[in-house]
Amino acid sequence: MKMSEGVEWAAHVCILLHWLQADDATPVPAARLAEAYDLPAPYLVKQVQALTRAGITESVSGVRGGLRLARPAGEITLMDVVTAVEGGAEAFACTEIRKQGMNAERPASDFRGPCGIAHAMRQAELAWRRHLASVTIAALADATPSSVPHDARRHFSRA
Amino acid sequence: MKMSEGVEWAAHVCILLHWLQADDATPVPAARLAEAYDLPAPYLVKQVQALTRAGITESVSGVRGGLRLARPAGEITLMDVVTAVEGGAEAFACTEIRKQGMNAERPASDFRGPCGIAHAMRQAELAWRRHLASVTIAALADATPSSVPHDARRHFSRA
DNA sequence: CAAACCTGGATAAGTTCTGTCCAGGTTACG
DNA sequence: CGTAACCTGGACAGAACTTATCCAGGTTTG
Ligand code: SF4
Ligand code: SF4
Repeated sequence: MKMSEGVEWAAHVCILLHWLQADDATPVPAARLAEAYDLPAPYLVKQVQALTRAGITESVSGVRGGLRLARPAGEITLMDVVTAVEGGAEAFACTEIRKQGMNAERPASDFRGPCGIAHAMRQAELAWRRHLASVTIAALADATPSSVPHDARRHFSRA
Repeated sequence: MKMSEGVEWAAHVCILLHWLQADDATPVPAARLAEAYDLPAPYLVKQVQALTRAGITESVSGVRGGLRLARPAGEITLMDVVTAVEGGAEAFACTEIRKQGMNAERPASDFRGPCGIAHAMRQAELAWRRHLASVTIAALADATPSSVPHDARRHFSRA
């Protein structure tokens, strides 16, 4: 029950891209993003590749290329970022142990449909997902004191 | 974002104990529980030890000892079982990367309080926990076709 | 064509999960 | 009392996943 560290990185990257794109939408090289948060560049690249594959970011090849958000930050949710980085698999993976051991000879018809455990786990996870889906990158960015994004823009312009 | 397999085992063990204790409350040896679901006995023991430490089950030492539920199944929730087995740590572990890199020289006062990301993650996880806390072992047991618990009792009595 | 940038795959190190084992301790029962 | 059934905790492999690095392409600018 541990979320990968890449989620935090990816979320920050999205927010940062949103700030930097206030005016124009020139792409930002992944190496610069890594440097901005002092992260291992090659690994961060792997994570943003996942974002790109998920359609959250767009990549531009070639000189002066880089990354930019593929859609407005208001249409990107934390849920999108989490699923992009972590994969969409459910946290609770049922292995159907009820069919083993003492119940091995029981007819399959006794086990049609998911049992209560699996169902409850799925519902709980849905509640979690719904909550994450209600938070957009734009909302997170707006909740930050304005000096931070301002300095971020300055940091990226001089260089 | 993956839940340990032990959670499924532990949940089944709790339900099974509840069924077997319909009348009396004689403890059940862990080895028998493992056999009932065809699980590796030594490892299952590890998981139920976690249940015992969390006060969900009680263990009885000595000959004819074993495990029993420490309180009525209606007062044991899925949340209890999950935290017992998985530990109470939060899924999203913030590493405060916002303080690194370009913001390294920013005064600590700019970062007081958790940021939006950490807050949203915490809220989502709370929603998940609340949902799990609303499901009791008794409710799960009741939702199973009655032939299954009946056979379970038979399976454990002859032997 | 060179330099800056991305992509994907291979690979290694580190950590967690899964599973086993053993040396104690406790109780029932003959 | 001694043995057998049962639990506990810790130590220890092996598998699996996470984290991190590297390299051989491909694309675009100038
Ligand atoms: S009873 Fe439920 S949790 Fe258990 S194995 Fe079957 S589906 Fe999975
Ligand atoms: S900004 Fe939020 S998510 Fe990022 S490091 Fe700080 S507290 Fe963690």
